[in-house]
Amino acid sequence: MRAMEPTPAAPPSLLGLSTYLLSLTGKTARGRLAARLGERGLRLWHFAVLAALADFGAQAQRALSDRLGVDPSDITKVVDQLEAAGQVSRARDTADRRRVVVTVTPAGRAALRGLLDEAAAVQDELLAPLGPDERAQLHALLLRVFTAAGDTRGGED
Amino acid sequence: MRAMEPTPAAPPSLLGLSTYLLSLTGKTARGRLAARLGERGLRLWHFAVLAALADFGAQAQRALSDRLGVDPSDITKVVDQLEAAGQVSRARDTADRRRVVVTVTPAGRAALRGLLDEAAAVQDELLAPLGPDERAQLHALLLRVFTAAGDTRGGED
DNA sequence: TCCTATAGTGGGTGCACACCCACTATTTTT
DNA sequence: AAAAATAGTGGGTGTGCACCCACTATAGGA
Repeated sequence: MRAMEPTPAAPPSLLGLSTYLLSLTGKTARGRLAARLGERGLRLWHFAVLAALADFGAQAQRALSDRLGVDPSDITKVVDQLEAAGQVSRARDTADRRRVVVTVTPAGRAALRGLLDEAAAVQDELLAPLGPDERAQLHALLLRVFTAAGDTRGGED
Repeated sequence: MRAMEPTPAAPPSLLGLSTYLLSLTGKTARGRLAARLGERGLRLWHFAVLAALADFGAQAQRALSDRLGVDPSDITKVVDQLEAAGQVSRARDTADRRRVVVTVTPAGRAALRGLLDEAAAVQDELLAPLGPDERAQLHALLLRVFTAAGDTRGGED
């Protein structure tokens, strides 16, 4: 993944589209973050799962799947790897033995901290041209857009 | 591509990362745009190529490839399809017969207008929660980030 | 003229991602 | 107790994307 730079000299008509800018800067962000995570053998979903566990506490895989909007079977795989890395542990829910409760281990928390640092670094790099309050502004705007996009049905069929 | 909604309820630690928001909203933007283009049998690169031709005039594929940062062989394929759709035409450069000069046809321009409309619609939908000046603000910020990201070497090896 | 570089083309590869289905274990409903 | 729903697992699929290589035609420099 060498030259994942956005585009050398994009056509003005496209630069006028926020959609386009969003799509490309998003891709860059994702790419850089993924590259960093990759160095640790992780992917974005691992990050998301660790964060979800840290934020919301131990929970069943189904809950993770719902929360993150990922297919249950994919959650299984992600948890498999996190478990293999010693960052989470699985335990049968004694109340409902169908459920598997996933918990972050201390190692997992440490890893998460590392990942958050990486993310911050990427962010620093990516948002370099912006001052502190501009970054805050951007963040606030993105947050609103993101939140709304979550429940606004876009390309419903 | 049914449920490409961002994430039902993302973990706060991630929502605090602009990188994450950028990555996800970007993905949403890209996804919705791609869905629309898909209805017309096109992809994002077709859009980009048409726009580049409209903005910068007829040019050799190599120029397109350089400008858009796409592999020359991929440009060939995109132009193949655009040509088949009657939206661009190829012609050997008489000065340098290695070159193939690509030109937008009137049909291509019309198609591009349609695509720009689609993009605007997506944007309207996605940026619904923002007012006009907030959108402008977001656009300006993104543009700066995007421009800088273009030549800032990110994950250089 | 010979050699090297460049433009375009065709074909193919590996990866990440989103999905989907079949199956087992367990719980809930009737 | 039987039937239906749910949680997790394993395996597999299709798509889009970025990338790379080999080859031909043409151009340009020594």
